Formats: sequence, C-alpha cells, structure tokens
Amino acid sequence: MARGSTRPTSRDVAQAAGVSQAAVSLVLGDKWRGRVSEATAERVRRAADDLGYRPNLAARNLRLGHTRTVLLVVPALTTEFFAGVYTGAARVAAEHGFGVVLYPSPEGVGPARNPFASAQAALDGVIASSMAADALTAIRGDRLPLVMLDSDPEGSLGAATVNLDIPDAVRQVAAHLLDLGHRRFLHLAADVPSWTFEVRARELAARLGAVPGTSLRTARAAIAVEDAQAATEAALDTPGPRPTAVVCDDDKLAVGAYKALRRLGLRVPDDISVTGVDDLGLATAVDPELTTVRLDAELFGERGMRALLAVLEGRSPDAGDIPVELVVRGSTAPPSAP
Amino acid sequence: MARGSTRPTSRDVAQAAGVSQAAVSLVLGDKWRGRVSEATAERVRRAADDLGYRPNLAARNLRLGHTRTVLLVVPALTTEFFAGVYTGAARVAAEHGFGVVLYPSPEGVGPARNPFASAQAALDGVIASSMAADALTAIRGDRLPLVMLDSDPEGSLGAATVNLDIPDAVRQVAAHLLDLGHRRFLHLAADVPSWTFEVRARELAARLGAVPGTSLRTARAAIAVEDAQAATEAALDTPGPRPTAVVCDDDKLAVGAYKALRRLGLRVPDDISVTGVDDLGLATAVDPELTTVRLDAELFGERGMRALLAVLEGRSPDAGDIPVELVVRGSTAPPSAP
DNA sequence: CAACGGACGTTATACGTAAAACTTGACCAT
DNA sequence: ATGGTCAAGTTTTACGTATAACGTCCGTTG
Repeated sequence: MARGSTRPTSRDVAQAAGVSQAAVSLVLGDKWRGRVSEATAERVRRAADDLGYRPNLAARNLRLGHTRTVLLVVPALTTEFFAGVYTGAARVAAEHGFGVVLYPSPEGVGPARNPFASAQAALDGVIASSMAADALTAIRGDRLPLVMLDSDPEGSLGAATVNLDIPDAVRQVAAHLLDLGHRRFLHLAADVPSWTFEVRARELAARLGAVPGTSLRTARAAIAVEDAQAATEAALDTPGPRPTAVVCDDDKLAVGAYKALRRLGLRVPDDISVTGVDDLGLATAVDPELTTVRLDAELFGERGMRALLAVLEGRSPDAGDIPVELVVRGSTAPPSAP
Repeated sequence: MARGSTRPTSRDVAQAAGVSQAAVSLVLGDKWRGRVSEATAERVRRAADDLGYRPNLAARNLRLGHTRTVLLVVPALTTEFFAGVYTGAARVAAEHGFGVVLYPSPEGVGPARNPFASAQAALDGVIASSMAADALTAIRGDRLPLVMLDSDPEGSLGAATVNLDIPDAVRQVAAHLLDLGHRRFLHLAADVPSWTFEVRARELAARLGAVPGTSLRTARAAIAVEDAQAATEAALDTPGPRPTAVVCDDDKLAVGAYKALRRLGLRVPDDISVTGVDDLGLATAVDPELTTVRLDAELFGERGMRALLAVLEGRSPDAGDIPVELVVRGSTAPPSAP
C-alpha cells in the first residue's frame, strides 16, 4: 500500500491549532499547568484529535534518552509458564508506562544469536531467564540494567536476581513422598544447563540422603514429552527393585513419565507415584491429575519487572524468594506393599 | 569516552578512529564500497569494537522513518497456539531484519486498551488475530499496514487476511465421524465472538445437515477447561438420546469434555467419541490421545509475517488458505450399538 | 511611576544517525 | 596547460520531539 500521506507531526497539529510546536508538546505532554491557557490547550487537543496525531516514538525516545521498553529473554514460549511470566511482567510494565519486548531463545528465531540484533527496539533494561543460557554472553557485554530469573545469586555478578523458592518446592515434594512411605525414587531431571535444575537435583539428594534406607536414581531428558517418555522407559528397564515414586523436574516431564508408565503397564498411583513442578494446565488434564508444585509464573514475571524498575530507579530490589505451594492430587499415594 | 558513563555514539567512534561521523556511518552501514579505503574502514571497525559501540536505535529509526518492527496482536498467550504463531512470525521477521513485538489482549495486561499505547515501540505494521476483537477498533484508527489472521476476508475492509483452512478442518472431522457411523452430535463451541468459530459452527451444521438422520446439539463455553467441563455436563444431562460424538472447537475444550465424561462415567471412545482442533501438546497428554485437526501455528505466523512484508513492499500477499490435517488417534471409534 | 512578577506563549536547541551535497587531491587523456 | 574522472573523505542537513531560555503583555505594588 502506497505511503501517500505521511503521518501528522506535532508541527502539523501546531499549525492547525495556530500555536507553536512547543505549545503542542507542552499540552500533549500534560506539563502545561501554568504555561498555556485552558482554551488554547483545548484547541490543541482538538486539533490533535482531528488529525489523528500520534507522537513519533522514535523521536521521543531519542530526545528523552530512554525508551521505557525492556527485553524479556526466555528459553521458549512453548510452555505456558513463560507466557505467564511475560503476562505478569507486561502487566507491571504497563502500570509504569513501560513496554515489554520478547526474545525467545535462538533455536526458534533464526540466525540472530544476539538478542539485541533481533529486538529492533531500543531498550532500557533486560530481564533474562537463566534457562536461556545461550543468550547470556551477549547480554553480559552490554551495560544494560539486568535482572536474572532463577539464577545463582552468587554467580551472576552484580545483576539482580529474582528466584522462586525452588529448594522449598523440592523439600515439600520430598517430605510428601517420604511421609507416604516411599523410599525408592527415580529423579527425572531436565537435561538443561540451568541453575534452577541444578538446585532441584542437589536439594533432592540432600533431603532424601538425610533419611536412612532411601535410594535415588536419576534419568535425564530434554523438556519434551517424547524424550521424557523414552528416558523413563529406559530407566525403569534396569534390574533391581523398582522405584515407587518418580520425581520430575517439571510437569511436561511428568506427562512423559505417565506415558512411559502406561506403556509399561504400571498404574499411577497404585504401582508408582509421580510428581511434577509448575502446575501447568497439563497437570489437571491428565488422569489421574498430577501432584505438583505450583509456581506462580505471573508473580514471577511481576517480581522480575519490579526488580528491574528498582534497578532503573537506583533503588535496591525487594529481596526474598517467591513462595511455592505443593498441590496434592491423584498421582501420589502410599507405595504398594513390596 | 567523553561523557564517561553514557554509551558511546558514532561520533565517539569517529573521534577514536580519526575520521568523521559520516565515515563511521558509511562503514558500519556497509555502504562504503567505493567511498572509504579498506584501511580506514578497518580502523573504524576496530574503534567501534573497542568502544563497544552499538547504534542508537531510536536515532536510526527517526532518521530512517521506519522501525523494522511490527506488532502481533493475539488474544492471549495462555495457549501454545499463539506462542507458535509468534515463533513463526518472529523467525520470518528476523530473516528480513524485522522484530516482532507482542500485544496479548487487554484482560491480562492492565488498563491500556490501546495496543499502541502499551507497545512503546514505534511500528511499521500490525498482524492481528481476529480473536483479539477488543483491540481491533483501536487498530482500525491507525493507518498502519494491517494483516488479519483468521478473519472474514469480506468483512475486513482493505486489510490483507491470512486464514487457516478451517472449513476443511470441519469437513474432515465431520467426514471422519460420519464414516465411523455417528449420527448424533454435540458441538462444544467456543463462546468467543470470532469469525473462525462462526465458520466452524456454520460448516459443521452444513456438513451434518447434508446427511439424513443426523442430529446436532450445541453447547457453548469459554476456552477454558473448567468451563468446557461444566458446559458438557450440562448438555449431556438433558433428556433424549445421548450424542455419540462431541465435536469440540479446540483441544482445550476437548480436555474439558474428557473430564466431564469421566465424571459422568462415560468412557472415551467406547461410549462416546471426542474430537478437537489445534493439536496442542495437550492432545497427546490425555488418555486416550485425542483425535484432532492439526493446525500449523508456526506456518500461520510465518504466512502472516510474509503477508505483512508483502504489504509493506507494495506487493500483494500470497493467496490461499493454509492446509490442515486430521490426526486420528484414540478418542474416536464407531458408536456402540444403541 | 518604576519595578516586578505572573500568565501565556515563542524561539532555539539537542538528542544520534543516515545520506545528500560538497571538497580535495591525484591521475589521465587531450 | 586544461579539463575530466575518480577515490576518499568531510560538511551539512533533516528526522520529530521535549524543554531550557527567552519575550510580552498586563495588573499590582512600594
């Protein structure tokens, strides 16, 4: 479509209202308290409205030196979880006049390895999930204010971090299963190099190790149902006494485990218990519904955005991990008698 | 570094390399073929690299008059489907040096009813799902190039449209169920005012109406599992012969139907068949796996972006709906004898 | 009545970039 | 010698906005 008529500028509005461009900027910028008469202000607003004026963001950003836009770097959008994070971050951002641009990690988005090359928008700051590890080095280079999501607070030099209380999530799962009487565990671990999964493994080993007579095996899988299914089948196909509970790093893995168990003819929870982490829609779609740990993705995004706003304003972000909650459903039960 | 803490500009690079700002722009813009010597160019690149120079996007956008950024308006991100659309659009965009900014519809993102107020980025164009109807009026106002996703080609004045072949999806589902011998149907319809769902209802009625002896009831539900469950239970609680197949407008609704049927003590597919549309991860997570119509969300996003690029370049977008594919799984079977 | 200050504006400028228009010197053919 | 071409730059300008700095006209006041 031909670009026939260019968009009206503040100067066009000024001309239409019979004032200077500065007056337009004053009025529309709501900074005209004692500088422009009410009558003139109204005339300007009318003119702007008539012409359908919209300020040129690029010009404003250039003038102001900031963009009120931040980048959210996530591993992928294929799970509701990061959709939730985005939603929460975007809500808080909107409340503060900010916008959020998304950068899902490279594999889906083509050759651009650098988030900043792909995100055309000029940015004021970055919120990055530690799961999008491949993009991190590029981010380090820039001097942009940075908030890390679920990242090692010690390891991320200088950057603020916002974390879910994953250790507590693992503690609750472990306590729940131990209470039920389970002693032989399979840990279906996400094969993703990220702090949040390292913590899961470490904490689980610690909790179970504290109880005499427990055993813990580990299987690794990419966060994908088929992969999880295959890994679970392989892990259960080994000799020795079978685990009575499968602890999965997230719900998607748990669904893979469900399918593997179904194929092996094992019933959940009668023959074997399963737990997840996330509480996605998946968790209640399966039968039996999944016992899992609810992570509040939106709150996570909110807190991330708030932390970034704090950094931008020179304040120090709120401390404290985001609490999580074990949701007991039908996938866990006492182990059947050996 | 004249200003100490501010980011280096092209002028800083110029000074460091001992050339003019224009030369820097030429070299870094890769438009220096016969205008700058190789030696000088190399010096400029070195200086830029040393200083960690990144062009100011706001300034560039202002100068160029475009931003190479488009807005994608979607109803929500809570389903993988639009995550896929985004991914596809973003991939094609990246290939053409464009970025994609996301605008999930208002309910999740706060008071900003206007996509353009919330998306701080200056935009070259818009791709909008017809499901995000509330945002559409705002979009109409602007003169931005617009591509509509799954919208009435007749109704969207002037705007280019890209559509999935939804009529064919319905045809395939109907044919499949009719072939199996079903005659009494329940249509679990998405209670969302959008062309794509109107078409489903219309086409389904037409296809089934063409076969003598069929009956079709309709239940409406918001696209949410609980709502779909409640609507299904209510619809099945009426007197008269029970439907033998539930045709759902999408997979999420189908999961709600599963749960309703389970509660009613009906078995899928022995007592009743169920179909969905989308082929989300959900479809294979449930037991039995769901017979559904696969929509290629990424291709949808790709085609949307390509159409927008075409509009921007004054070409006319590719015509033709995106083909869909029935995936038969375990949730459909011949009706049991009445 | 000179000076002052508020109300109501305007003029001028800077933000950083891309690119059109201009300069300079060297080399070449006439 | 004269003009022409070309490489290799430089100077200048414009993009649209926000705001600091600067006028003007008046009514008040000491």
